[in-house]
Amino acid sequence: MKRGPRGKTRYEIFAYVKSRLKEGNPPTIREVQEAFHLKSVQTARVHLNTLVKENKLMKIPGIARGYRLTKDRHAAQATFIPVLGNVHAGDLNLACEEIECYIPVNQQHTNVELFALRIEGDSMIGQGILPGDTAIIRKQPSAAKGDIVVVLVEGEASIKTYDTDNGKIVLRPENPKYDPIYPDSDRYRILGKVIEIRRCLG
Amino acid sequence: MKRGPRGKTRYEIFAYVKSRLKEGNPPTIREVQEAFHLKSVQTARVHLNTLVKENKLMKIPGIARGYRLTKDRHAAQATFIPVLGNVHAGDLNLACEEIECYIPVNQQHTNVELFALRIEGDSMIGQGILPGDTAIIRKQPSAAKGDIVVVLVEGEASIKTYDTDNGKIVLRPENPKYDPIYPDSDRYRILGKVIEIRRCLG
DNA sequence: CTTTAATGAATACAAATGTATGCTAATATA
DNA sequence: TATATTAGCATACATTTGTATTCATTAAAG
Repeated sequence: MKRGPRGKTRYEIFAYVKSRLKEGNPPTIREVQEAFHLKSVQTARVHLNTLVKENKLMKIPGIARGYRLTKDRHAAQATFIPVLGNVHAGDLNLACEEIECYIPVNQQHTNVELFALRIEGDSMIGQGILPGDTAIIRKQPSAAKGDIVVVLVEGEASIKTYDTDNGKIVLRPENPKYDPIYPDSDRYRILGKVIEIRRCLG
Repeated sequence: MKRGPRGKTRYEIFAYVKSRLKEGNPPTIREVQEAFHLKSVQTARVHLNTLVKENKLMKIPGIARGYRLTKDRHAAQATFIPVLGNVHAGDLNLACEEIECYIPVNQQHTNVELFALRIEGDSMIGQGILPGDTAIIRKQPSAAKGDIVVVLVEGEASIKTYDTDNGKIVLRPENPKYDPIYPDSDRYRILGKVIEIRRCLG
């Protein structure tokens, strides 16, 4: 291969490896070699090892396809959670038909089950939650005073602020147009807590 | 290895491979073998190939570490974008020191540059944008009527609704407490457009 | 222009890894 | 209990892939 200015090929190789790693498909040295039409494996290998020295890549020696991004470039892992178009009353099992799409969340909460719902109506507008917003919900059967929760009352799922008034449960909409609900303790069920709101604009 | 009930080991192997693939680290057959204390490579290989037959995995034959998740399990790719704590006036170069953290976004917009800002103040409360929210911004030098934009006026970056009034630019806060700005055309610069708002609760 | 260090190549070898065949024994089912 | 199917093992071999050595050439720097 014709020789380019110093570092240029290596820079391009880095971009190539990075994209390969992002798609979960770590390349072999020879694949890098072929991708850049280098006539020798060693050329590719020297470039990759230089990238390791520059701390742009790291390497697990000996094993096949052992080049990785440096730890601090990883940032974090993302998980995809399903956005449910509508909540069927009763059970909240994530049947595939109800899944609108998937959105990425930061994977700190490893073992908790998350899902998302599309907000309908303006009942929470006082908390800046608008119709069309996406609410990310952590499944849990209980809540603390002040939490915004997804709650099932009379077979109907909705989003309310969970509050208590003299030991009695209050489910409070955040809109003066609507009245708070004082459900009997066996007439409601908390499905989860809203931990994040997302809104896409234009 | 002692034999378990049918399919159990395979189910566990699938989970193992899945997690390996998620972290971008595809396993070899022998690594699967060792992870499950199987005494023969072939045992692991048969399990993996069965998972392929069951359409839970796919395989690139011949190459090392060639097992992948089936396409439809991929869902989508996520990219991480930086959240900037504060915008330095003038240039919006993402110096590392200003980066608070990274958040995941759906990677549809491959070639556009995204970043995120923490919202300060209540000037956009009328649009349900509260202090502490995270705004995701697409870098762009212009905007359309009605877009919510990050704009630099007098060396100060802020978020406003972009509007026009008889051909003159209006930068409108969404809060009656604040007045709209009518900047001279050479006294402001659009840094980007807000394409998403996120708010973390509790 | 001269020197130096980086780039690229040719080749060989060793280790990692995928593949194949034949066998034993446990599980599930009738 | 008898039988078919599945799980697991042992071993051998082929291919892929990482590693090492040596040399030629050119871009960059003084």
